Amino acid sequence: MQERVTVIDLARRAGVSKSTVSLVLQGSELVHATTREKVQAAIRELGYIYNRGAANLRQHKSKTKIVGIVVNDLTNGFFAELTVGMDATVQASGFVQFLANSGESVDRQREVIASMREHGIAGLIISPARGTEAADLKSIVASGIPVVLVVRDVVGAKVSTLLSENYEGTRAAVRHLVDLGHRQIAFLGGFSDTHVFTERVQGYVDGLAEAGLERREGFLVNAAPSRAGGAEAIERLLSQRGPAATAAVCLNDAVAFGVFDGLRRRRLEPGVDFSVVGFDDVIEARTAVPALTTVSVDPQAMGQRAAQLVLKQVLSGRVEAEAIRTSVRLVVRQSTAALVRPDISEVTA
Amino acid sequence: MQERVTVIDLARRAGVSKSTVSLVLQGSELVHATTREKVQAAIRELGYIYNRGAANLRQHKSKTKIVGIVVNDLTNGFFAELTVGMDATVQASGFVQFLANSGESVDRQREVIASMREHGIAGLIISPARGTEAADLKSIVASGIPVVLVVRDVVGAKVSTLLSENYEGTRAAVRHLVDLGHRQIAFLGGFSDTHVFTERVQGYVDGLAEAGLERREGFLVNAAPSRAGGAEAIERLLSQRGPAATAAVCLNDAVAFGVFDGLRRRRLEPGVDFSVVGFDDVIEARTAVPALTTVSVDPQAMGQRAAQLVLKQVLSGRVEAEAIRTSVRLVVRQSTAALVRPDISEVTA
DNA sequence: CTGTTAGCGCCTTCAG
DNA sequence: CTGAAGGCGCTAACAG
Repeated sequence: MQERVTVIDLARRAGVSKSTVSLVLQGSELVHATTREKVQAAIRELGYIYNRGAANLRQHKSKTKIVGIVVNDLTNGFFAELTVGMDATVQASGFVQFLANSGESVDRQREVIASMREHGIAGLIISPARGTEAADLKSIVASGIPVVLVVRDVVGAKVSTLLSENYEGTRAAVRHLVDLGHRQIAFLGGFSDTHVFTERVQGYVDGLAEAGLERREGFLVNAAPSRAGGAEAIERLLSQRGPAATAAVCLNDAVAFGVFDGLRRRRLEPGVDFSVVGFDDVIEARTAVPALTTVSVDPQAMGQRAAQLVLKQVLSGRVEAEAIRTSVRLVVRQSTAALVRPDISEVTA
Repeated sequence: MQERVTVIDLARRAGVSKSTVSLVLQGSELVHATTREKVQAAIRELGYIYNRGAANLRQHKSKTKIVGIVVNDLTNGFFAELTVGMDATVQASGFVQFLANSGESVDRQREVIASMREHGIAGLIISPARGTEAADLKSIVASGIPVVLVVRDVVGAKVSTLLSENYEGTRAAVRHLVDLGHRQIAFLGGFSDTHVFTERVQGYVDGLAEAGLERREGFLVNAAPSRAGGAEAIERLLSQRGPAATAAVCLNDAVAFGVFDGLRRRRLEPGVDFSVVGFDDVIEARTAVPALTTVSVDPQAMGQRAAQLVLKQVLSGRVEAEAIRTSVRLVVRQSTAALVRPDISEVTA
């Protein structure tokens, strides 16, 4: 347990003054090379560790080199990858990160943010827990600390946001299904009260139009954006009279899983008898469901972009007062469902 | 962008002195309830944020409430879970954590540790990158900061270590194979120069003895603890004369994957024709290999224990000078291979 | 180019 | 129970 080595020890050892040492520490060119070398030797010999806390206290524009990262569920592979992407960028910029897992608890989230602020963060990236409100972010935003929201939005929060490209994603999904030979494509799940729903449905509508397909009213089925909602939606869809749908784009993967449940109840094999594409929001156990084609983002890339976004604001000292919608590249992860049975309409009779 | 509010602002607002405010901040009972309430009102009204950096600078026994966590590969689900376990414990103790992903790079690892020390960590938990040496940890250990090694050991490092229970694990593996009906069980991979190997082989030997099985010399095959080594080992094993092995315990999962490669080359179906149990060290793509039974630890539980270990040392101010071997509970994750063909010996002819 | 002086925001005596 | 003074390790101005 050695005593703390300070600039004074360094100064004494090198035979110079504190300020000279300080200049060396900051890599100033104002110090003679010989002197600098002496100081650096002292640093090595004494095992000196720079104390950023103290430095920071003194510096007038005291921006720390710490960013806070709060993630809603780190056990989820998606968010783990997201974190890795952030980590790489943060590290490369000479910053370190506080990381906390909120586990979908807004209480824990509030606590960790408070704690991080006490420790002094220069910026915050947060993938908010379900139920997070703009009010939860108000204080930190008011303090002038740049905040970036990833993956999930918080309505009314005046901060930068990094979300997936909803419109393009659904369009790509529709195109994918059309390429597989589908002509009767439904859109399942969600209600028109959310921004996400609106964007995705618009992509669906335009995707159909581009493929020269007619849009059928009954093919847009509103339902809760949950597994239960998905089961309900597919049930309603397949009970309709008229031409039967052979494929569906789901609002998200939770809905898609529900659709699978419903299909199986009807003795249909998902991915074979009926193609499903889900937006990758909930991102649970994807790998366990190979029949589900998902519209997803590259989590590491997304993490990197999020980190770049905060760091840019931190370094420039300008926080973006207005909300920014930054889109990310979408990738269709799987393409099963190439085996759709042409006679599927019989089954739905 | 509001100005920083300090204890002085608080004092002015509440009409008391700085020191009174300070006492309130520390939850001291020496302050009259009325006064305390006034101060707390000021805190709320002014949006005061406690500055731990400053507090820490002043406090003589300046232990921060920050622990550093360095993980070798966060994209690996195992380590993500491990991190979550640490996070939970760290958070619950009112600490925050710096997290860094070394990505198996000792250089990055060194950099992030240095960075964390500058920022002031009270303790460090590290799952070291491959190639980490005791020398890499020497400086931080000398400084009196508690260091805990998880998952992987670093030879010669005089720090607390949290590794899996090698002996018990192999014994359990052998028992598992015996329960499946195997009588000819081999041990593949590794050389007797490592502690891990010795422990695991001992478990194998004792496991056989407990089952009343004879130990055959040829069934202990030394080979590099790698995928290539595994392939080589199974090749050598199956080329032997005498009773053929029907199952094997592998030094680790890398070896097990190599064994799979070798089996497939011989047109054997792993998990059906030949049972394999691997120790879960490398932990790559486990989920993609359902035929592999692994001896694994519960990553979250391990993370929690690791965090408890550092925190105990941090809070007590006593770093454990001697290396501690703390074992963890082992779980057999899968039990495939119940279908071992009785006629497997023919195949090896 | 180097040394001196004065704090950053907070906590600790030590008197009142 | 409260106020005044000093200093943690560092950097910002100044002088030299």
